[in-house]
Amino acid sequence: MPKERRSPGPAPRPAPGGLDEVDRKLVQLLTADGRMANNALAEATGIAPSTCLTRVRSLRERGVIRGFHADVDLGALGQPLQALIAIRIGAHSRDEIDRFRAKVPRLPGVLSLFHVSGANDYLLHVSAATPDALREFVLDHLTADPAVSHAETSLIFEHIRGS
Amino acid sequence: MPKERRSPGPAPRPAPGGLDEVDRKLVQLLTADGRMANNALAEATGIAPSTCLTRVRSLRERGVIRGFHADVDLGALGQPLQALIAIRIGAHSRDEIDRFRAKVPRLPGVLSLFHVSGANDYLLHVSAATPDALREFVLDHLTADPAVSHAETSLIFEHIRGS
DNA sequence: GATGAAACGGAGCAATA
DNA sequence: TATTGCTCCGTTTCATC
Repeated sequence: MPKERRSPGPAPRPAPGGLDEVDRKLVQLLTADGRMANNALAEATGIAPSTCLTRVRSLRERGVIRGFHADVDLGALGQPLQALIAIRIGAHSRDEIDRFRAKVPRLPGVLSLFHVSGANDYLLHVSAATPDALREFVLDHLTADPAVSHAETSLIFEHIRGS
Repeated sequence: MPKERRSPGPAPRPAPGGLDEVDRKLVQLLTADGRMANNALAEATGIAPSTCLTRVRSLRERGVIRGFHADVDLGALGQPLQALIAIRIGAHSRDEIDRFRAKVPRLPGVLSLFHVSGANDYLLHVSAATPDALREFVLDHLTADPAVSHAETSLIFEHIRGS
């Protein structure tokens, strides 16, 4: 059977970021299932396995794909609580802010740190084993930090991933 | 060589969630690198490859590991902008709220939807191609939604993953 | 760049201890 | 569980187009 043909029409898309249709499909497939076998990837995108290997490697080398990670149920790991903590930084030296920025992502339970515009400076996504552990985390690592002027904790009732 | 021994002391941890030390190490390794080969996993945890296979499969079946996903640079995909949108729900029927909750995660560019405690009801993490696209997203899908009473957008300057 | 064939290595299974 | 042995499939390289 001949290769599947693009229906006649406008030129093959300008390709944002230098990615063609196949690249984007590979990215989409690997986002949905990061362990999909190279074989299956090749078939799903209509290219040869060897070509597929080259493509995926190129995507990683170019930094389009940064890595692959297991999606873990934190509750099963004994961390059933999650919270988002809005943080305001007091007027301080750049060094102090940098220190804060470097320290926080390594704290236990930290899932993500967002530097945001608006009334708050940072939004911190954390997990914790118990309400007490969460409270301790905030007091020990945030309230006590000289760079932090205000920290407001919101519990996460539910976290739904996008498409 | 004899198996590595735990140093004398308290009993082998109670294992939160029914996971032993090996399970937790497997989870940790697969969180760091979701494509790690079964061979390497076995060696890193000090168990036999066949056992390792069983362990990992069990972790997936028990839902401890939910899946594997590629971590993608959205900028390279033509979506260089990210935002967090704080959403307040007006007093409405449960049905309407459920409809909102079901609709939002499927909207284009949506990365995560958090249902949170506090002044805001939801926090929406989205990506967009341009400021205009973001503005349109908010107007079309959030402001225009009858369930939404207020939406406040904060641009994300930087997003750092935790440990 | 993309491809097919061939060499290589890992995955997965079963029998056993 | 660990071990062994075996098959099968996927991965990877390379010459070629």
